[in-house]
Amino acid sequence: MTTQSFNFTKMVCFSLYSTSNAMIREYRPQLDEFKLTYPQFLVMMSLWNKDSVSIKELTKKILLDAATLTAILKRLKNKKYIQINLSHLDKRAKVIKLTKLGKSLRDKTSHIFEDMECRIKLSSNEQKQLISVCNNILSRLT
Amino acid sequence: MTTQSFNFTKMVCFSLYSTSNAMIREYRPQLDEFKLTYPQFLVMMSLWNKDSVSIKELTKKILLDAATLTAILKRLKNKKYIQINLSHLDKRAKVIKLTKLGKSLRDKTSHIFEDMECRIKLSSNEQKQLISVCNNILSRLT
DNA sequence: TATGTTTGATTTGCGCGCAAACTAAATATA
DNA sequence: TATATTTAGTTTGCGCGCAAATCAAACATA
Repeated sequence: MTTQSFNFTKMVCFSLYSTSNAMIREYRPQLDEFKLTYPQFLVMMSLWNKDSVSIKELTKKILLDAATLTAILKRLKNKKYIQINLSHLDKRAKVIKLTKLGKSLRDKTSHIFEDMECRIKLSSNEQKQLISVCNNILSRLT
Repeated sequence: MTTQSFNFTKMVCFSLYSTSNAMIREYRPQLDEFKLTYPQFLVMMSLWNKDSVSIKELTKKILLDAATLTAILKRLKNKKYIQINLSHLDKRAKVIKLTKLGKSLRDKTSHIFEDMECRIKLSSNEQKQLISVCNNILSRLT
């Protein structure tokens, strides 16, 4: 019985973990200019797509839990990028709405996304493969 | 000029981020039994591979910075899984060493890794693709 | 209509990740 | 040998991620 050794470079989870960390690290300086973190940027992108949504809706899109989002949204509100109002239809729910300032960030930050895709230099085939395998994993874990 | 919409399911970084989060979430209940978190588990695996290493060496293997590792190592020490000693050759450096208890976890946790690979049900081709693309990204960001 | 259950969101507590500033030891240079 | 620079690691501070406990509104059921 041989003592098997752990090869980090061949582990799916470690690959995902370290690559995700590295990409978010890479985004940081660019997002700093707009006082955004990567998770905050995800929320903003989601709202640029569809405004006036509940926290519940956001959890489904960004795949983070409500506790995490509550905190992120509070910071976006402090920066005047969003408003957080009570829903009239369901008084338990909140309605998250972009401010004018929040909307204005859309165009200003649009280059960041392209810069990053450019910097990691993936072929369109590699992109598709990676995203497809990730979606396979996600679908089996939820 | 059309207002382009953001498709989260087609973004490399978001795929990596949410899939990594999901996998670490999935590991949690199994690792809880051994009072380990995923990053702590990575440190243990690294030490099972090669014991008595410096923090600097660990940062290179696990791709986390020294500040993060300092904190993780302190917790592993509190659990009596490792010892942290001063290096004799270089008094700035520390030597991280497994305890008997730490070594004993290796066999006890060996099923966790296989369980997970099994649960995400990737073909060996998918695994290779994902790891290869991740390595491509990592090599371009460092 | 009263009671029990579910649901949307918040709070608390803990463990990361990492930038920035710092300390002390080692190394390089004058 | 004195001084400057680099290097290994720590501390501080902030923003996640998430489990667990909590709260109030909504819904279901008797």
